[in-house]
Amino acid sequence: MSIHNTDIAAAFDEIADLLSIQGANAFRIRAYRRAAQTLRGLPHEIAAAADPRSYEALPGIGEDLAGKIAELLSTGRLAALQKLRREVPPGLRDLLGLPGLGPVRVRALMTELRIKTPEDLRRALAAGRVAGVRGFGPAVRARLEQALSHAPSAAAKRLPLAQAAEYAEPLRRFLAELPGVERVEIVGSYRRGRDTVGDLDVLVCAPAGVDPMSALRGYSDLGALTASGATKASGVLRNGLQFDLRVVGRESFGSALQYFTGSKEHGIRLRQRARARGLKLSEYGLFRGGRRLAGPSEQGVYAALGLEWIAPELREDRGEVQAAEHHTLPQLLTRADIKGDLHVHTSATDGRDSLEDMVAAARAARLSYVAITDHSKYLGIVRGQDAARLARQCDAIEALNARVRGFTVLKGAEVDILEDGRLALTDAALARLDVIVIAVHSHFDLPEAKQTARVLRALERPHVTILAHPSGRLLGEREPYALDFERVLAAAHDRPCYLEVNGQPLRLDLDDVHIKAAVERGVMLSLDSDAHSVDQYANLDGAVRQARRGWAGKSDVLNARPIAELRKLLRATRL
DNA sequence: GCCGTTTTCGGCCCGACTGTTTTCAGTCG
Repeated sequence: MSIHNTDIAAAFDEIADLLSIQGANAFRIRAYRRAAQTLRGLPHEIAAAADPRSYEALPGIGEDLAGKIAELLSTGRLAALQKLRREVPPGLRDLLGLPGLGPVRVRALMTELRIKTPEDLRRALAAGRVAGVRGFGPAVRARLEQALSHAPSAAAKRLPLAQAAEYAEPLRRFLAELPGVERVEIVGSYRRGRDTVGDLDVLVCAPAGVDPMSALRGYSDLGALTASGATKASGVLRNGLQFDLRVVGRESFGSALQYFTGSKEHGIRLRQRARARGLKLSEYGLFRGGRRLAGPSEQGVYAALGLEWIAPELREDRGEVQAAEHHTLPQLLTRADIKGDLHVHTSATDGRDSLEDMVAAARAARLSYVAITDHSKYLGIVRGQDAARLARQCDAIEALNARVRGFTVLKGAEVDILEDGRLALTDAALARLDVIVIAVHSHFDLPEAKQTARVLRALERPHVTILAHPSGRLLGEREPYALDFERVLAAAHDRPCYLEVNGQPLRLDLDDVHIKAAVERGVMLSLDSDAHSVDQYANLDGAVRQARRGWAGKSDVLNARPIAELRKLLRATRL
């Protein structure tokens, strides 16, 4: 059982929570959180690093935390965490998650009422015992009673970006049409293009005197306003999605855009930078004393700090600030760079639309080639094709290709990787194809060693182009399967073959961190829609967004090549 | 606990809103 970066990060976050309940020094607590953040963003598994001394080179990790990482990796446990767990009752950490409860109030509940779990708190509230505790006025108690009476988590769940967009865009339009409002941007993780969104952050540019807050009360999709001041409001939409809204003037719009786009860690990095130069950066602008040096435009803020403008997708404190300083930011991929799509289904298997319609739609999506990759026949896959049907589809594609001009249809298949690593079609059946996409669609719960061996074995087959949706995750529904990604990366690099960035809204697989690892390793990507109908080429937008978050440029992407170059690269994948 | 073109010690990002206070602490983002 290997220990991943996310496991170490979770341990550090737990230490931070427990320390905060104990009332430890706030900066010490922050150090643990910052280290956890660093670990989550690392493009490689720290367990694979040869020398534990190298941990200290990571931002926010010094001698002590490097030692704790080494301890966790070598022994599987952390003495400091185990000690804290003995000292702090386990339910208190759950209390921290309740609205209005931070470490101070949680501690007050414990010392004054011996409350150790959410259930203790619910009973104490019902019995009226909480009223006497300092910091628990009627409003705080009401919020807690409300939170404890509801089934937990349903509203707190992060929403896939595409779903969030269905609520964000109408809200944006509503606000933009209000009289006096000059600009509206959805910021936060939405603007950074994260795969999921926890809440909507909305920034409104309006001159003083314009009051979007009162108009907001009339928004048809509004559930409730939970806070509303002169420049800031918080609330929840009817579907349970939380939002925060801020109003600023034109002179501050750029700095506010920067500030509320985040990430939090990126923002802290910039404000530290400002401070080191004797400046102060806030949502209102960049100031030297009382004088505003920047604020109206986001570019201006970055420039005044000696930085190139940083694309929102990169703002995760994963080295982008340093790169912006040294002019080494990547030239990020754009949708216009994508020349074709190498993973597309038709009504021959589980797609909705015909071969002809899918090809026409690909042209309409300004692509110049598409690979038809219907499923292989295998347990659980709807109407998968056997070798004979695949051969007939190849004939149809060749006939179609002879008719179309300025566009290429490639012959392909999405072939199942069986439990033992064999493929669901024979090498002979695959030999005629241009593009062979292989994928895991079953036995997701194999132990890591077996799952890794299975994928590696499949990658040894002579005809393999792309490993599709390599982690197997489905956002909010299925966790990634256990896989030693470092070894898969190495195999893909040596073979070579391509790793997919699948653009389906619930897949977005690979994720940003693994994309960055692939890019740094020199493993190329294939950005695919996995379209099952003519309208799903739009999935490519999501794949591009995700690839940008992984620092990918045009040269890192197989299907950013024109058809002639593509064919050359495809041939090089055959063993 | 981390870190250094202010520093190996003494700092550590910044501001809004709320509720409970009587001038501000706690929470949140």
